[in-house]
Amino acid sequence: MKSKSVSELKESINKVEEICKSNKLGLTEIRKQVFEIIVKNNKPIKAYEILDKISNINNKPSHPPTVYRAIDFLIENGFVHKLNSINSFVGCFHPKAHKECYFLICKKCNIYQECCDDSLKDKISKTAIHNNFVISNTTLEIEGQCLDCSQK
Amino acid sequence: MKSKSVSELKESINKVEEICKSNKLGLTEIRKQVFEIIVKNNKPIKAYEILDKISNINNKPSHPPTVYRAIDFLIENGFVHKLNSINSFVGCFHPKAHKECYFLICKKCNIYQECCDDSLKDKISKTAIHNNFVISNTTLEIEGQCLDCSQK
DNA sequence: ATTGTAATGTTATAACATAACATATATTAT
DNA sequence: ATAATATATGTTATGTTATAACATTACAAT
Repeated sequence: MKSKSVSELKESINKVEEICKSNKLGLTEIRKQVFEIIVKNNKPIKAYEILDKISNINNKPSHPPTVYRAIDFLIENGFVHKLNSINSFVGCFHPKAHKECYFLICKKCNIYQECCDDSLKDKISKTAIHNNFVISNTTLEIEGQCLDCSQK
Repeated sequence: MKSKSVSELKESINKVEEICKSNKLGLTEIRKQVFEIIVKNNKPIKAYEILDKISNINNKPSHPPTVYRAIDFLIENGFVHKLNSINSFVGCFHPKAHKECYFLICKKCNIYQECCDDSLKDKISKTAIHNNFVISNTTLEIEGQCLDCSQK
């Protein structure tokens, strides 16, 4: 994911605030902080990195459950994704199609790209239907090298 | 993955032995034991469960590195998959198309199903090409409920 | 005021994985 | 056959990721 401008960041934070307001979701200070840390990072970030940053911001040590709870809230509500293949977290910029996202993750520079592709999604759900399987969550993560890194 | 018969198990173990022989891969006792434990399990199995079983089989405590090394060998050579979404391992029954497998994982009963679908694979590689991305590894894991569980 | 509920704080530990170095075993070259 | 090399395993310790369990706070509803 290429680096985002300040205004883009504010926009995505505003969007989350709006969604929480209209859906009566408690966007507490910590949850907001965790979301901001994740989206500002531009690269997938690990839970314990978030922990360090939260501790710094608030000038007092935070603990893992605090961070994991906030992450859980953000994932449940479609604001954040977990990348299972690298145990890291990224912001979601397609909250409406949250379940249909997939990811290209560069192993070298750690940059990632979030994609949405309806026909891919269709194919996957057809597979599921064909196997009488009810999908609750799909992990589609493609690891490799981005253009820049593969040319080096 | 539905339970496999003794002869199916033997067959898949034989296949691995053949491949190792013809490719001069050292299929040591431990690696073979780990592979057998994984394929006999029918469900995704965790590293520390394998550790317990290995320790029992050999009547002496084994240690995590032993298991993880064997797993690494088996994954590298296409005999085993890691399911990143549940930190578990399964045998691969399509060693030739090892990179194109994907998985349906039932959250309730833990049964899984390994699928191969060329057109899905094509779609994914087209996405990658379109994004100038060189794939090294793809994780496609679909969590949900199998037919039996969703009817309960 | 009291109870309910949602969130957070805190301590401890569970679960997953690897680094580092020693030892053993197999392979190859001489 | 023997030394040199490479490959695999044993062992200890520790690093990393994640959650259980219970206490406390904050604030709303009765």
